[in-house]
Amino acid sequence: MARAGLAAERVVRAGAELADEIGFEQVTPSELARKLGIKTASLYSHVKNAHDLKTRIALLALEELADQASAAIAGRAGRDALRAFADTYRDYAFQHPGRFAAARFRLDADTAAASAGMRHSRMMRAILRGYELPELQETHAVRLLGSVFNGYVELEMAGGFSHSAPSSDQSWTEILDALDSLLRNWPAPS
Amino acid sequence: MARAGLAAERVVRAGAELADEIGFEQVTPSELARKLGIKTASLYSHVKNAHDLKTRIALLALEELADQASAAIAGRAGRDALRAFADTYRDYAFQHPGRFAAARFRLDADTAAASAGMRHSRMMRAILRGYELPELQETHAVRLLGSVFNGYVELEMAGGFSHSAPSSDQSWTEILDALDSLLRNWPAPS
DNA sequence: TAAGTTGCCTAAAAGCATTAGGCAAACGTA
DNA sequence: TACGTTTGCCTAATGCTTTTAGGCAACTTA
Repeated sequence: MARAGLAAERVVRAGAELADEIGFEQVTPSELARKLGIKTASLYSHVKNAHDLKTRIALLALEELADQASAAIAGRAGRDALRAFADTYRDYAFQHPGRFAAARFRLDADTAAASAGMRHSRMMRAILRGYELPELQETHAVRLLGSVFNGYVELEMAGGFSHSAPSSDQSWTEILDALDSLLRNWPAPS
Repeated sequence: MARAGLAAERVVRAGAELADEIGFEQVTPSELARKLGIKTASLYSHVKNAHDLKTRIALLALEELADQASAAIAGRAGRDALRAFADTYRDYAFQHPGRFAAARFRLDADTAAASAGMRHSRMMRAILRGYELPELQETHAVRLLGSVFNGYVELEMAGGFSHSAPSSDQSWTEILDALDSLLRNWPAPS
């Protein structure tokens, strides 16, 4: 018997590709069915509904991103690790804009808890270990880094930095240096 | 004659309220018509289509936010101004989640150029003047601040920081202090 | 080969966005 | 005060979309 779940995964993977082609927002059952050459109703044997489809694409993207980031920081520490991790995010966003948008899809609490999202924060903590911050500050720093990475890439992809000097690449490098410097000189708690 | 545009503005304002009630994504012509007690088709005399409706709500939110931020930083400088500006963003997001989401709606280049988005970056530059960064670094810093504010509030609203210590309020304060410290000790360009 | 599963199908209900054409009331003007 | 114009709504209709239900042929496994 062709195992259940296998086909569903192929469908989700096609959904991820579609997201990169037309944008995550535009991924709908009907559009995906069109891409797969089947009737829209047939999708519903693989996926519960439109929201479920998007959730599964999000989970796929989150995992892919975690895999790449994990590979990128292996064997690195401090500034190098920070840079490698951050670049992984940014590169992934440009290579797979639809998947990256999917990774930012708002999951309900349970799904999020079971997602690769946790791997992401664990990796950030691993990087921060090289900076020897007190534990409380480390959490603040994780939150700061997450905010910057997500925020920067989102603004950049929205075209916020495109028609003005200096180049976005330059700002990115400069900002990562600044963050590295900040992490080595984190101010005492107020 | 009842001036054209007046009614359209009332419609958009109702759309903004609706966004806060049910979420910006869920604001559609049919839903808004329901709220206004008119037929869906009637909306199309005030608004070109669904995308136009969302764009107008976005512009409204952007302006509102700029007004509040401008009032908040008046008479302040340095750390105080930074804090006031940042808090305005965060408070606005919590008081008007739908409008805030609208403010992040991706506008096409022309519309964005004519929007209050420019006021936002001008205000950030005004704040940064208090830190006396070289001009190039100032642009990098503007981009960093924009990334952090947007990124942090988005993650926070997505529930990213809710079920773990320390509290999000604490991280926010700590992160703003860290940014203030960073701006006063921005590393030399690499 | 028999039984069960899978992956697709058609059919149909309900809802949405959008266009077209119409009508009554409000308005500024002569 | 009567007139033409504008406004703000309406109904009707088209062609999408999501989702549920029921069916059928092919393939898998025992």
